[in-house]
Parts: sequence; C-alpha cells; structure tokens
Amino acid sequence: MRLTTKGRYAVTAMLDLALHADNGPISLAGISKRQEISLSYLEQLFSKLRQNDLVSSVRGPGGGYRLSRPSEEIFVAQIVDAVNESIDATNCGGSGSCRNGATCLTHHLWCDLSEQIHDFLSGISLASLVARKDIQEVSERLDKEEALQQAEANSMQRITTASLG
Amino acid sequence: MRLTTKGRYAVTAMLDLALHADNGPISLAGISKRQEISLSYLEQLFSKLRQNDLVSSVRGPGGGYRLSRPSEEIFVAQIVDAVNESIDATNCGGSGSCRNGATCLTHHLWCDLSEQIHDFLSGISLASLVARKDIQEVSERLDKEEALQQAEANSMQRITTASLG
DNA sequence: TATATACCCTAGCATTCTACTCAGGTTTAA
DNA sequence: TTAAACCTGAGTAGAATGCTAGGGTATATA
Repeated sequence: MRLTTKGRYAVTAMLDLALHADNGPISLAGISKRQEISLSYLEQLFSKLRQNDLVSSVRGPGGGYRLSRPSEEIFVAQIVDAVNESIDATNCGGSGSCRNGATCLTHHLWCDLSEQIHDFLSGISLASLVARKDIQEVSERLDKEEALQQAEANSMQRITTASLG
Repeated sequence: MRLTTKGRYAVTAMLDLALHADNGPISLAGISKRQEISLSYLEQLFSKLRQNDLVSSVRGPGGGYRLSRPSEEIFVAQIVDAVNESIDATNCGGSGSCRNGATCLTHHLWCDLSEQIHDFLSGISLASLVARKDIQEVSERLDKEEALQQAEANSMQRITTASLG
C-alpha cells in the first residue's frame, strides 16, 4: 500500500484544476504557487495524469491543463492510481503468491482492506470535494494569498522598470 | 500512511501466536519457519510488540512469546500501530499544518480516509481472524509443512549421529 | 555447574522509493 | 521573434525497508 505525498499532491493539484475549471486552461505555474508544490514535480505528476487520460493539455502561452471530463466523473482512487500505480495493500498484488509462491496467512485480510480503501476513494468525485464547504474556504484563502503575491510582484516590477527607464 | 511488509509481518506473526496459543510459549524460531520471516527481523518486530504490551516473553529453553491478553482484545490496528508508528493518511499527522503551517486543500479528505482505515482495522480482532475458515486452512497447511521439515531434519540428525558413533 | 535454548539489543548495510532539481527540449499565441 | 507554457530524461540527497551480524542475558535441564 502506498499513499504518500505523491498521491496527495496529485489529488490536490487535480482539485485545484476542478476549482478553477471556469478560467480556461490552468497553468502548472499557478498550481505551483497556490498549492506550494515544486513546478518540476508537478510536471512529472501531470505527465502520468495525462497518460491516464485524466487531464488534457494546451501548449503555448495561455495554455495549461484541463480536466479531460466533468469533475463528477473523476474519482480520487483514479488519481492516486495514476501516480502511485497501486493502492493495493497486499504484497503480492492480489495474486496470492505472498508466501514463497503460496498464500500467506494474512493474504485475505489485506485483500479485504484494499477493497475497503478502494471503495472509499472510488466513491469520492472531484465534484463532491469542490462542493465541500471546508474545501471552499481553504481554496478562497489560497486564491487570496496568490493575488496578494501577484500584486507585490507587479509593484516590484513597476519599481524596477521605473529605475531602469 | 504506511502499510508495508513490516506491518503485514507483524500481524502474521501475531496471528501465528493466536493460532498456537494452546501450546504454551511460542518461540520465534517456530514462527520464522512456519511464516518464512527472518528470525532477526522477527526479534526486532517483537521488541516493539512487547513495548506496546501486546505480547509477553518467557526466557530460557522452552520459552517464547505469548499474547499479553485474550485474542478477542487484540486488534489489527494496534499491531500495525505498534511497528509502523502510524496508520495516519495525512502528511501533517492530523495537525492540519500541511501547507506551510496552514491547512492544505485536501487535508480533510485524508483525515476522513485515515478514520475509515482505522475503523476498519480496529474492528478486526485476532480472534475473528482465527475463526475464519480460509485462515484456518492456510494455517493447517503451514503446520504440516513445518512438521515435514522437522521430520527431515530429525532423520538427517540420526544419520549424522550414526555415522559419527 | 555446564550447556543449550531462547530472548534481547545495537550496529550496519544494500536496495528501493520519495521528492525533488537541473538542463535541456518543443509548441504556439501574441 | 519572443516568451509562455508544456514536455522529457537524467541525476540526487535523504529516508525507509528488510534484512544480516554479532554480540549479550536469562533459565530449564542434564
């Protein structure tokens, strides 16, 4: 079973995409700033998300990423699967060859657990997350932070330009 | 979230203990043979299980380990916790300081998932595993294998002793 | 009292994975 | 033409896993 920052980052980034779906393609630079995830790392994650047909990309200026289908049809389990390869809790990948080719004593237990986690994460769509009040609140906070940083950057730019001119 | 061979080995070993509870203290050597887990590794795991008061030990010949309480009162979550330290799915240990001191976008989602997994594993006692037919079948197979190996070892011993005498 | 069985403890180590960085591309709107 | 964006592969520090090695210490039995 693997559920680490990798999978969490992927879900966070996809949720950011869903939250800003109305603003056209979303650049990784924007996600990077809002969610504080390294840009290069995001690029690697989105490479896998694209391979798994969860997002589509638009190249060139003004480009970015879009969800490849409505947020109602994208589930957390799919995202974690895409970057982590597996949310399987068994050691044998469910094959039952965990104790030297045969079934180990606790094989069935881990199968049950895997199913449990998978069912849970498969039942949660991006749309259902977007609808949550706690998530909306956090999202608004992050948007404001980003706007503030952008304003500061612009003001620095004006000063620099003025002193150069 | 961590759920790897370490936690699986620990649960397997504890289940082995529960299955052979009637035979007095169980030696790690026996568990090592039946479950094919390295003896030294088992010693490390049992050190943690003992610290967490899940097993008690008997030293000297004929010694070994015993469950520290009835198998009805020992749950899988406790075992995984003992060796893995945490089955928490969040990055912040549940504190909500996951995005630079503040709450990240998906914090609540991972909290929910952690609760889900914990509830599941907390509901499964060693006794309920012992009662499962699929586990009984695997256990019988492993006991037979061990008995067979023991018989072979004894016969080798006789040959060696005979040739020496 | 000697011996062997078993628990106990610490250190180290190869391998794997994570979470990046770096250094280059290529595409395309303006 | 420029620059914003996507795209790709290689490399890397640090942490964790799953061990091994080599010492103990306690105690039942001969």
